[in-house]
Amino acid sequence: MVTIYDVSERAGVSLATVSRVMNNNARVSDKTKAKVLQAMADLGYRPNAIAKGLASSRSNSVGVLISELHGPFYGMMMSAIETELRKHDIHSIFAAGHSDAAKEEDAVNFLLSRRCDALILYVEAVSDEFLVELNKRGTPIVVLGRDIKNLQPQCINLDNEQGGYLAAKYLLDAGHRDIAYISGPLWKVDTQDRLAGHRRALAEHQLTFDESLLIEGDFQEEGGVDGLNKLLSSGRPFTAVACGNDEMAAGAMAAARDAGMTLPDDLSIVGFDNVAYSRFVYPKLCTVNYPVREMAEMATHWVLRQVYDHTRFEIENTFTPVMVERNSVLRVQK
Amino acid sequence: MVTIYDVSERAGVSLATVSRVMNNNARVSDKTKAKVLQAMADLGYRPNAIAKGLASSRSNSVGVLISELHGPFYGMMMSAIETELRKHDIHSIFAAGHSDAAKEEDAVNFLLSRRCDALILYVEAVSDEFLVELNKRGTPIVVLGRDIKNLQPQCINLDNEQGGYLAAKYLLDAGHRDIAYISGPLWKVDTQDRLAGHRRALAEHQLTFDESLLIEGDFQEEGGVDGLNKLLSSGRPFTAVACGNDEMAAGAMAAARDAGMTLPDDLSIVGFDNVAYSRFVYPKLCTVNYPVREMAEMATHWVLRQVYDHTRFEIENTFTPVMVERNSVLRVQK
DNA sequence: CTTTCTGGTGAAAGCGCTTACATTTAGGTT
DNA sequence: AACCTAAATGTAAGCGCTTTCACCAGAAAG
Repeated sequence: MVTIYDVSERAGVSLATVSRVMNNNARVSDKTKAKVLQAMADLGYRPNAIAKGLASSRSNSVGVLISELHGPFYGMMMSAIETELRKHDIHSIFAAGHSDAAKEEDAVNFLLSRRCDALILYVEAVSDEFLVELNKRGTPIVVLGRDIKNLQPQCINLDNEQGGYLAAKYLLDAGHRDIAYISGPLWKVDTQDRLAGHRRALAEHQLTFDESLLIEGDFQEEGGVDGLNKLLSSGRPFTAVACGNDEMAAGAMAAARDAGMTLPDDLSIVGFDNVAYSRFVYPKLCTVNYPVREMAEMATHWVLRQVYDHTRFEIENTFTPVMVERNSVLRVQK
Repeated sequence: MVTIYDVSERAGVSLATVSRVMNNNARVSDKTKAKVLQAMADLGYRPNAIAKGLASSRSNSVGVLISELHGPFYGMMMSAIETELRKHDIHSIFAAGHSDAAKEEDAVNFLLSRRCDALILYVEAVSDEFLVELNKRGTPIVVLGRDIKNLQPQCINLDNEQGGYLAAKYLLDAGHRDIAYISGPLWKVDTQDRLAGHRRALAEHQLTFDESLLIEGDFQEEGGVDGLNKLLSSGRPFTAVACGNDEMAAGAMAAARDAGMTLPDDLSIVGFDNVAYSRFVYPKLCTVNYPVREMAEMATHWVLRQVYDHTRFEIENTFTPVMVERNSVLRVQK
């Protein structure tokens, strides 16, 4: 491997000078700069980012911790962050936390051990205190999809409660009264908030939520399948089902159809997230838009601003969901 | 940041000893080991992976280059690789090549500059020679989804031609004769191979492929939508359409329905890849299984074997696609 | 013609680890 | 008691860079 030393020798200058032209952060005469550049080209020199990081305690990389490396939601998040960072020549290092506290901490340690300049965290299992403590450890962090007291300015979040409210309201306005709910894992804050919004909408219509129409899912397609089957076999009547996310809505659709139902005639369904493929299921899914890309970009801007001094970026901490109307909900006549 | 030096001081031993207990690769008495461990715990020491990498020229990380960070196909690939590597305490660093030669080279350089111990590459735009040259540069590489002469043992690939053949044959066996094809970008090898298989199946049935029924897509849902619309507006009759991948098949389904068709009665559709959500579109998609997970794991095993000396792994270079029968194809009576 | 800058460059001390090699220590052997 | 051996530990030289500081021209100023 050719090093900066080889380059300096060939160019007939010192190590320091080579370093200077690499980073061009100091004045170097055009003549020597040319010599060095030439030597680099001749030798096919490529800087060692590791050594650079060690010497400068700046890695030019930011750690990104998400729950999974697959799925439309996280996929969009990763893409948005990577695209935005790469514009500024900063690299992303991704790690998966798998919605498990121990694994999330592990992943944080991994990212920290690689001396990321900052961390973008979408973590679900770890406690608020953990994050507050982590924040004190020196590496700047920004938290996605969570609201943490004492860390407000570093949190980028969606108003999930409002989202849940919108979805339920949409169903209510369409005339539905018997509304089932397939939620995400109940320990997750997102799940709780969305459900709370759902309840608020019902209350506004003087309706109480029938708890036997609540099924806990897993935010996966299969969870939607199981959820709908459970609802069906419970024998309780319902004309609509609100799902904790789009994947479960897709699963619920498949299950409903397997049970011989016609959609949306026999059952109306709403999702949450507005992932890319929600437009391609049948019927096209009515869902709540989760502006993941924008939020991921915002988190990235926070980092760009705080860590890399791009002060032109304005930070906005809370995003508002909106309802996306498509064809999966039937208007019922009163 | 607490360093190995702080630990050594507190434990009353030398740097070397601390290093030894960290890596436990040399004999250290139980007594001193305990002292060191205690000191580490007291200080909350976390090793600096960067420094470690520099000193040992081993980063314990492998670089993974894929085309996109989103999408069901790459999502599965990333997940599989990360899961497999993490079992052995090796980290993955992901980079996106965006199917563009310059960006792919960039990403390779990024991964190389971070001194990955090995590279797993799913690259589409870069030339075979580039990869052959890269291979000589010292860092072991394994290539996914490509067959390269002179690099055979390091290639893990699917028989795409056979996959294309199977999809077409499935349609033919169901009685279809007028079969349209929405392909991926034609410059991609995968696209060409699948199409070649498609042609072979037709030829076997003494049919020639009507070139006006071939539409070039982009492997995205939207490409499927556009593709089907173009086919429809061409006025040419067709009873089935084979798609270059599942995303386009989903798009084609949506477009067909928007055009007033009933599926699969008015149009049969097959996809390719068998991505997770293909079971959740309606009708459930008939598709060719691309064993991404297995292939990604195989690539990982190659690395584990070659670079990290886990000789127990057996390597298999070529995978065979199989047809997944579901409900998107109508059997027509002859 | 001396003084004062200042732009350009080099020397060398780290950054936090690993790892040959040297040294010490503690048990055997005879 | 002298000697040998192997295990345990320490010493110090890097790994490939950055960065402070010092230095030296030559230009500008007096």
